[in-house]
Amino acid sequence: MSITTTIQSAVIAAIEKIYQHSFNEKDFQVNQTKPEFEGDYTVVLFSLLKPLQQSPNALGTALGTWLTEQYPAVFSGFNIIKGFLNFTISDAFWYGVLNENYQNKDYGRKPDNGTTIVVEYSSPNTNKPLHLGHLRNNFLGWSISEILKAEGYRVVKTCIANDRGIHICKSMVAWQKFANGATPQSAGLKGDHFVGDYYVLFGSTHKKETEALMAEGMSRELAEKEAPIMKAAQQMLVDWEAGKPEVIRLWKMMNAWVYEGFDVTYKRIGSDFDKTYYESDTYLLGKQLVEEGLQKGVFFRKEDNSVWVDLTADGLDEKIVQRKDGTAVYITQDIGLAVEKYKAYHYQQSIYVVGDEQNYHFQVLQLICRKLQLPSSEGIYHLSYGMVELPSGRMKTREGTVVDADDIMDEMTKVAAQKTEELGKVKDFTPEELHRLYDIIGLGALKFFILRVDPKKRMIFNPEESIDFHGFTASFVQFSHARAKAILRHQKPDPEFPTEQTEPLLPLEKELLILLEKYPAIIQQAAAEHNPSVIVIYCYELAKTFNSFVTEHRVLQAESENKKQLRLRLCRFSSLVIASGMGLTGIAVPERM
RNA sequence: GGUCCGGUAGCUCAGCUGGAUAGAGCAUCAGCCUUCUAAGCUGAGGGUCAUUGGUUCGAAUCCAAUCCGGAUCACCA
Repeated sequence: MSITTTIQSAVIAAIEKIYQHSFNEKDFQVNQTKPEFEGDYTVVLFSLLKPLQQSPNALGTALGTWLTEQYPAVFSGFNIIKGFLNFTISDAFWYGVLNENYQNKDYGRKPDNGTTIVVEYSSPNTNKPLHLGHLRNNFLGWSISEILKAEGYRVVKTCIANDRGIHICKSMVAWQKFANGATPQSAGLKGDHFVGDYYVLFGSTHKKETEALMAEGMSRELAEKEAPIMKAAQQMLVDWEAGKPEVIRLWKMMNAWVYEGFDVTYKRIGSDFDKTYYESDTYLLGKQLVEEGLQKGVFFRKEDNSVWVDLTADGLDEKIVQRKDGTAVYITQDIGLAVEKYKAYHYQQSIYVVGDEQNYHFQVLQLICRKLQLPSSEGIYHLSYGMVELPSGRMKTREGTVVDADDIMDEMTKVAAQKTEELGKVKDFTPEELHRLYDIIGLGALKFFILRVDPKKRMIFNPEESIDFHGFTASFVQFSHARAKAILRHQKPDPEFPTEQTEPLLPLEKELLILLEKYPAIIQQAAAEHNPSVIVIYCYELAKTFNSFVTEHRVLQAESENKKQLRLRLCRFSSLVIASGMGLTGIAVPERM
């Protein structure tokens, strides 16, 4: 039980006993005491005064006295300032937290709770390489999965590859037209970049053709549709759906190139999936659901044979679920896939890590599933995240301002290498060890920079700031870990050393313990809010406090053997929690840097 | 126009299930390396929490309106 819940239940019990009045934990607040006041945790009394007909001082004194008498092992003192009842938590309690957990690698993790959560993330288009926006998606999806696992859930990481459709045909047509049989190997390019180049080439060719037609007097709208290369792409889509062998062959070949490229990137960023769905397999799912919806009267057919759902009563619009030619639209596929996933995993929750431009889509998706009374519907949760922008504004393909994922990672590791060499602390590392270290630092910096921001907010990615290794960064946290390990390399804590301690904790020692004690609650909060930034911010605070602690107090040359053992354990415990927390965000921590 | 999201220090962000004098980092300035890693530590300056009104003992936090920014309202995915 955490200290906060301990205090809550103790207060509830005390009031029950003294005033015969029952409250629950939501009726009053327990906060950490502000540094300018004496005490560690504070019970805010205001909300209790009226129901109990008590003055702040009377209630505070009664509670303070009762708790310190009943739980002397936890509460060692109290004071009342206005309506704030400040408790000092006994050193024995903090020693207990330390001694019970300082070697526990699973500290903060909950046991299996038997419920399954499906997380869908990444979900790339197979026509171009990943960019900065995809990185936010991947980091978030992976991290929230790990956080939920730590909280005791069984997590299934899934990915849907958007591997078919007009956008795929565009790069195929361009390759056919311009490549002369070139391959990633012959061009010396990573497969996804190679294919992406043809997607871009399609765009520029299409633009030229459109302008030529407009010069002949055609309207832009019509010219865009009539441009020969666009017509070729449309035809290729028809041929693909008809299963025309040479088109399928081309499609398979080009997708394979892209996957080869993706594999490299995924491996580097650490994304992994328990199950990958392919749109080419799933795009027909949901067709029978349209029938079902019609029978249930949830959907209706218009004169042109298209099928719709009326969501105006729910404050939304009418939404098409099947085209007049009988083909499925995006939303219908998603309904089908939701059913498919439910059949496979019987999830309690199904999280979709998708950008906030699709908020409306997911609102519609859940509403339709609910109307169809699908068991999958209630668990649908859209983990919506904001767009990643540059200081100059939105990334635009046309203006070439898209930050490529591979490029930015190369840049980060390069700068990490430069900085590391400048500092010259790891001159004895082998080339392999150095390479590994640069990756840890460079990628860590990138992940930290992106995950530190609340997912639902859109964020500005400033390449110069992201590459900084000072302050609120991964390097700072990693450095603190390496520092703890440096001390522990000299001497490890002695597990046999008696745990009964008499020396009072110094402020920084206690501050560290208060933070460390909070870690399980932090994981719980991050999981409940679907928000990895909670973990990131916590790790930073912990690292910061640890750095102050280490600067202020000698560990190996401590005042006494008691203090030395205490501090060695604090080093061990802190390094463990830092590694654990950073691990939940996919950021590795080095032994040395 | 409808719906949704955001607006906190020069910049990037915390704090938002109401609580004490609103916090970090960057940038600026001043100190600290014969002592366990200075990718560090200590300190200073910097705020009309978009605006106005309301609820409350108490509002950055809740409610309403307004202003500003963004997303979305496709037989695209």
